[in-house]
Amino acid sequence: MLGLSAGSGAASVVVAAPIALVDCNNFYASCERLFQPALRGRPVVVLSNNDGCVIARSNEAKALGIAMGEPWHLSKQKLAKHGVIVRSSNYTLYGDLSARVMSVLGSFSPNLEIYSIDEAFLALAGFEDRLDAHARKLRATVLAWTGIPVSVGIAPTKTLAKVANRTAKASPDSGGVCVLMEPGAQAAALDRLKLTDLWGVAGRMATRLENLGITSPRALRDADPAWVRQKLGVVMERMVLELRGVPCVGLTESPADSKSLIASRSFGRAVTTLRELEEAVATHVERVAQRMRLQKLTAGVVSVFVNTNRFNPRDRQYAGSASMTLPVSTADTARLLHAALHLTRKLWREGYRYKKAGVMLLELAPAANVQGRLFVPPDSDRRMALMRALDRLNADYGKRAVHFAASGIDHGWRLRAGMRSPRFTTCWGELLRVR
DNA sequence: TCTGGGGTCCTAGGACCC
DNA sequence: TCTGGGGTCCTAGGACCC
Repeated sequence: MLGLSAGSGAASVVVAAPIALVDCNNFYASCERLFQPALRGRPVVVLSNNDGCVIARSNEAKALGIAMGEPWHLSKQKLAKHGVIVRSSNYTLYGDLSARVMSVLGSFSPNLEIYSIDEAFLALAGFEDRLDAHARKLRATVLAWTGIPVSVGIAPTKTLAKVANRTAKASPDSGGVCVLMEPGAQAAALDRLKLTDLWGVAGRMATRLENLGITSPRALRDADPAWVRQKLGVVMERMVLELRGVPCVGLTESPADSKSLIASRSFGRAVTTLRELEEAVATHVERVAQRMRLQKLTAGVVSVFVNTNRFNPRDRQYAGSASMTLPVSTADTARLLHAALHLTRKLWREGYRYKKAGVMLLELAPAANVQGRLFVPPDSDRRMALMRALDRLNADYGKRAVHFAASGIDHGWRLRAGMRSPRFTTCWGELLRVR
């Protein structure tokens, strides 16, 4: 733990190693421009799936007051009047360009965390004496090699690197680079932001903070971490420390396995029958199960959710979700489908106008199942047999969620057991008499 | 008529276990 | 027979991110 306790003087401050946040400017709009240079200098917006709402805007479009998430059908005429060029999204293209950008970034630091399709954190330990020059070179190289403009923010913590990046974007004469390694510069940058500009603070949390008398990022930084933890929880406590330059959120360089996968869609029109809802859920199961198999994972839990149209105040509102633990973690579409349809019927309420449905797979575990034979004496206690089996797997394969099937058919018993939770705190199973 | 989709982490409260 | 209290698990939902 790097030392900066509340109220300590500057002398005790240990400055953490610099972290850069590199963020592509207006990424989707920049991608569209790259392949259609005529779009340069003109306002461009990119729309979400089904052309529902605006999800990316060029600087020119932002200057026209077009908001993020603006529903297209409400602003169509305004966009046309200003000559805004509208594009449907093309995620294959964006994914490809993202990979090129990330590969260039990898040559500027061996320690890289790809945070999203258009952002990455880079550890810059060892570059302390030339952070600004390094960042400018990085920026110029990405632009030259990929055509995508990026902004670079550098600070001792991820949260402050986000602040620095935002500052770089907001200052026209920054050249797209902002270094905030000094507390004085950090305070000045914080004073130009609202609470909701911080990474991890949105409307609800901002309201709660204001109700507690914290009305600015600077005030949050200077609040007592213990008090913040008691009032708002551990996440906000970490935020206070991060704003003070104490790293609480590390760099995660290799992407972990997915913890959940979702397939969901809004309906083009309101759905009012169980039959239609089941059809939608079935197609979502197909898609999400396929993606899961591509990642060589199996699911231990299936969850289904349905929503009415939250934007229509005249509709009676209903949002429901339900989940089911599967007897054995599986990637088998038929079994997942069976569970998902059961859940759909459970959630179904007559008389609502459904607008969205989705399927979520949880408790994902590697598909390379551990299988083996297990001797189970016919008179053994079923629960103890399971526990012993789980303990043995725990010892053999480490703290990794696995499931297995083992048999002792010669002795007239067959054991099937599964487990979830990386800590092996629960298990289930069945012990069947085979003959 | 028409308002995205895919994620992560945390927590409240009840059930359950010993 | 004692029926408390701590710990854990589960479900559902909240909040946030890009």
